[in-house]
Amino acid sequence: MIRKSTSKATDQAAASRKPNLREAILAAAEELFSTNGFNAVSVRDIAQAAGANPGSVTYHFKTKDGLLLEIYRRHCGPMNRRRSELLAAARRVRDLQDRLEAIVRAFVLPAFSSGSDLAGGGARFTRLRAVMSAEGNEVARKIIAQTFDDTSHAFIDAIHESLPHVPRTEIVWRSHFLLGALYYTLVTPERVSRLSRGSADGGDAGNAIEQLVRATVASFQAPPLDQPAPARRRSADHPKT
Amino acid sequence: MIRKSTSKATDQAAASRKPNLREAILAAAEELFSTNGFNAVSVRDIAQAAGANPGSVTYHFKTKDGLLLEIYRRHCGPMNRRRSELLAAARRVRDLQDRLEAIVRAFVLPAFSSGSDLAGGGARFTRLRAVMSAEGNEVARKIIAQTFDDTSHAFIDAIHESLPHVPRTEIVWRSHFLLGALYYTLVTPERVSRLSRGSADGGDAGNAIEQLVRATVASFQAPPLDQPAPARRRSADHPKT
DNA sequence: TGATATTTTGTACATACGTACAAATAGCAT
DNA sequence: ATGCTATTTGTACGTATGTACAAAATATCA
Repeated sequence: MIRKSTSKATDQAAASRKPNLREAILAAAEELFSTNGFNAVSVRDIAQAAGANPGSVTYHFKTKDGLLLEIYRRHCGPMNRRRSELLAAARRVRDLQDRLEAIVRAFVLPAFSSGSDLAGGGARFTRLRAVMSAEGNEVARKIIAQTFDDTSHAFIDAIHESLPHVPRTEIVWRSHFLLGALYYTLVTPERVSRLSRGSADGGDAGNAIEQLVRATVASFQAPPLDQPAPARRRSADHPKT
Repeated sequence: MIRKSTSKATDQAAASRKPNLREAILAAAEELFSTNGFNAVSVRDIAQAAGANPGSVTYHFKTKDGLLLEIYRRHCGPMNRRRSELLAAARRVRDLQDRLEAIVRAFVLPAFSSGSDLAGGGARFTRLRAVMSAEGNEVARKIIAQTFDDTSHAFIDAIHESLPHVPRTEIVWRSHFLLGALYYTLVTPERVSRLSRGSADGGDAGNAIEQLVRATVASFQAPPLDQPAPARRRSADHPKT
């Protein structure tokens, strides 16, 4: 059950009455799942928000899990494609520092807006992934593992190339932190205010991206923990305070 | 409903049969909420994991929300206290670079293990906060707002003092990213493997902390976006591809 | 001890859930 | 129009949910 505004749902439903119910259901589910989590949203909630009958959801997607799966199917392809394009372009940047920044941007940008794709749902879909990740959703975990792993490796490789002195392990850690920061930024609504619909970088999403890129590039450039001194010196550095 | 292992729940229940049911319920709820989200876990799940009767949950905490509230009440105090102590110590570090690192460590450490407090639940509680934040849980949002805001401001002030040339806004952004990275690290179980019970920094939690501190310190030290103009050359960089 | 308060159990109720399915409707070729 | 398929509706079923509440068990203390 959802406690939010009762009026918005009907408005939204009225806005796009019946041109394509299937799409409306997908959009509504995406929005509701990404702001409330999977289990907090009922099939009836989704149907109502889409101006549809609960039965329609079963008809189009068979089960609630099937609906979630279809949302992922819809977005993963385009987003990965966009990322690959941007990454390829970034790889061609000569200056190593500039290249690193371009790579990070190539990773971050599609997460905020997947370009020309589905109703500016880039940020919404990323928010969804963040929530599903936090909830440990199995359906999401599986599809992400088999869809994003290749792309992730490509990014890590590219970053590693532009930072050869940093061990791969640490690059993995820092990419992990980047993803966490990205997720949290999109999940916390009062910070990146709305970014609403339309694929544009409207709102202060642009600023959020720049802040994230700047901070992340610096974090990648941090000296590695295990100093690659002559032999592998492994001193226990700082006192634990 | 939860699909996980059926055996573990009963084992755990048998382990601490009846010495303090109330505590057992709290611990079970913490564990289940933090790995599955709030709505995915039923009162019956919690009761079973704690070896208790569903009615006991109602008796001790009145409602499911009440149970969540009590979990927060239990942890917020000690964790904030620990953070304040570590922050105070960090502020006394002379060297600005070292001080920044100490401050970041003071923020991160209690999130992984709140010292001598409740059954090493530091990481577990942080994971819980991460999940509740992702799910937009209202109960959690309220109590966090009125409990953590002061501490957060103190940290931002301290960081600002050791980085006077970085505008406060950017420090806020970067703290935000830190929190996101921290949350995501604790939410993703295959990375920081288990850290299980016991307040010790066992497992590779220690490594995770060091990685996070190193990356975060560097991100704080990144040049701000709005250049105050001194040395740093900042051309209007790359084409947007 | 027995009385009294606290805790735990067992059960029951109303509601909300996911999904199935037959009936009704709309879309569209012929 | 007619027939046929795809979609949408309405409804119903079994189950799981949060919580209430009386009864039983246990602890506390004169």
